[in-house]
Amino acid sequence: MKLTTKGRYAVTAMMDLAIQSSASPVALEEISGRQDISQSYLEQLFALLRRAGLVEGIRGPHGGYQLARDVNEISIAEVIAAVDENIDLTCGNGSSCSGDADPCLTHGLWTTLSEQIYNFLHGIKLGELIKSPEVLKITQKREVGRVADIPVHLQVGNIN
Amino acid sequence: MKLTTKGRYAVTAMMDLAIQSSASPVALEEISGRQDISQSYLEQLFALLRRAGLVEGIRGPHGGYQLARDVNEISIAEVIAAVDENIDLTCGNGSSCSGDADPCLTHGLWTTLSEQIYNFLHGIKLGELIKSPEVLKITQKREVGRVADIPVHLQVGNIN
DNA sequence: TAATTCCCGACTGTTTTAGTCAGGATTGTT
DNA sequence: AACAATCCTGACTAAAACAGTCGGGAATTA
Repeated sequence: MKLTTKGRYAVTAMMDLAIQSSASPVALEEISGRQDISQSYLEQLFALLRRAGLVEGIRGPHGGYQLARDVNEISIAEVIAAVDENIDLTCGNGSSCSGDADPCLTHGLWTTLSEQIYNFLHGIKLGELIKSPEVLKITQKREVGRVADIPVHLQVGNIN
Repeated sequence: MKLTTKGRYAVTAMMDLAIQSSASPVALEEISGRQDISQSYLEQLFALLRRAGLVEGIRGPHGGYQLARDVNEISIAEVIAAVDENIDLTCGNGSSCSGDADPCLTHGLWTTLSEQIYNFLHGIKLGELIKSPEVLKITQKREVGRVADIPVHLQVGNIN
């Protein structure tokens, strides 16, 4: 599972959708404005999200996008997987490591880590994230000081 | 955090070093042959690893590289950090999210995930990994926790 | 019919990845 | 001292991914 800004954009956009998802669809232009993401880029991302069955597009005036499922049935892992389509972690990039006969030294490590990250992200649904006080507030209300222990470049995405 | 083949190469090479680390240094040519990684590319990676203080280079015939510390004092997180030095500082790529006033929607999510992954990888040392297959069981027990499961006092980061 | 919106494919500039290459600098062996 | 092994450095490259841009459709509502 890859964790890039692309996936972050996707998650951010989906959260925006989830927040606005009262009844009427949300146009990309709105999301673009609110989240400061290029509209054309959003179109690319939503093409992927739609193909993954996570959103539905509605054309015409007052059209836009809607979540295809309930906010509590869409996990962050799914969103990221939809746009970061590179799933295979071929360890030896073409070498002998196919996990069968002669797994490379770190094979187990990466598969395990992958699972861990997936589980973590799969356990978080859009619905939880948008009603933060519980989820986000926890992550925001913390003791100061220990973040410095984590090298900046190890931090997923950006933190500031 | 970027989990790319680059970091995997680095970890694989370090594991090879750790396994061979009896007394004499290990030449890159050997690692290149055993792990099927281009020697020139290895030289680049080891330049970074050396600057990070993880290995020591010994020149001349029968030279090579040695771990700079005990195998049980080098974590996977450090190895990856040494080569994947990339920092992506802009949460909203130039937008308002600086973590201060108006953190973007997913700010807390990425911060927390970062910590989880870091903790996971920092908890695994080279010494453990080379002692497979016990390691796999161990690493599987080490779970990346869910947001809600993290004790508040352990949660760090910046706050809006 | 016209405006709005999704939809789609092709194109571009930059960065990263994964190397190659050419040449040092240092050191052990003969 | 000569030589070979090895690290060390910097510059270069091809391919891919990232982050868009652009132009033109197709569907739908007013």
